Amino acid sequence: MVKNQTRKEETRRNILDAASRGFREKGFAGVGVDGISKAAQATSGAFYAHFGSKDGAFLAALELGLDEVIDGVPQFQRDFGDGWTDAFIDYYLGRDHRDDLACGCAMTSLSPEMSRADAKSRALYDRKMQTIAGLVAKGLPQFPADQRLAKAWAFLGILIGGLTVTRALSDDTAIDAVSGAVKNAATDLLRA
Amino acid sequence: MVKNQTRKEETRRNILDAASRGFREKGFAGVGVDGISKAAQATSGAFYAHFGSKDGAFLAALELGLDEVIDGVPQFQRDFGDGWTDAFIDYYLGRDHRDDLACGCAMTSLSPEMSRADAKSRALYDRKMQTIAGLVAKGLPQFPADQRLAKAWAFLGILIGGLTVTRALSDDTAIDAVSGAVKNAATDLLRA
DNA sequence: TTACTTATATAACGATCGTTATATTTCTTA
DNA sequence: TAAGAAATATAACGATCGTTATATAAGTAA
Repeated sequence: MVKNQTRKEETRRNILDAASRGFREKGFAGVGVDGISKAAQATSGAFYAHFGSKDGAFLAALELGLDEVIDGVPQFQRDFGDGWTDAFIDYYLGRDHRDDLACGCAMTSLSPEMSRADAKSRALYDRKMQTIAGLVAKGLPQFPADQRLAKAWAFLGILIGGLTVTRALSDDTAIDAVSGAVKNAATDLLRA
Repeated sequence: MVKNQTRKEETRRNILDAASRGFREKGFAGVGVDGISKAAQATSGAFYAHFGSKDGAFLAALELGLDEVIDGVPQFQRDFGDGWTDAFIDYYLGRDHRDDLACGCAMTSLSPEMSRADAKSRALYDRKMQTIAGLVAKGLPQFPADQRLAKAWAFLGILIGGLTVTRALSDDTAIDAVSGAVKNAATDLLRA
């Protein structure tokens, strides 16, 4: 039974990863169950055995994606200490992250999908985003405690908006102008 | 011939409006040609006669949507003078605009679609967005001329990101917290 | 092995996808 | 009013959509 279980979890993980990439890159409506399953080297049979529905897979992919942020933020805080926000800004608006649609931050790729998502996904998004904002707020000791959460929300907002616009643009000069401007604005926002 | 022409333009306009609403609300992949045509009280035959393809209709809807911004920004500047940015912030992050997915600002609803759009739409987006940023920059005389465009891009970024997040959230308390925080950040950004 | 459970694959459902070709309607002009 | 052109409607194409039901394969336990 053990060997079968690990194989099962492997299939599930493959499908979940493919769903996560597909939804981020092409949006919920832009990718199909068959396409996800094929990308995972599996079939729609396995897809439905594991996730029950396309909405179910989206819910799982959303949770996976936002948990990456929930894990990532404290990691930045540990790795970079006081300067963690600068490092985070550079990463978030940097070229690698901008070009990696499929594996980039779920906040930017999936937030625009939420208004069309089902109730369970929307509720999960609410909870996870509040957790993320709270974690960011913890890393802003330069502000009085009662201002940190607001700064955190604004910080997330400008990063998400900036990344969205730079990804939407094609011209490299314009992209650099926007990402530079947004980086400066995000930095200034967090100056006490 | 005259009457037929106005009828033709009316049909075109109805389909374009329906496409504009559909793409903003449901995304490019989330709405179909038949659905758009039906919403316009027309048929797919008229749709293809006027726009040639779904991509063609998206291009036209994108142009229409960004032109609304290109018209709207100078209007705010004329109507509100020096305080135009405050009025714009209040409008952009206000409840009415947030709740109006179908008719809200195309920058927020369509930017996330651009990375999947065809070359012509992407090129149009680039041109129109640079026009918009230039118009915003003109309305920021409190900054030296060489800083205005950067401030304008950051301003657009935070508004787009803020609106995206508040639209994605369901909980009213969280929505108010985010929109308030983003409003403050946008205001502070434009302080000389 | 033999029976049984579980995980995955296959096949098919009706519906809708974007698109094309053709039919029909509507209007203009002679 | 008859003929012609233009605008729109209808019907159909193969492909894919999300989902279900069933078949096959791979595992464990006797």
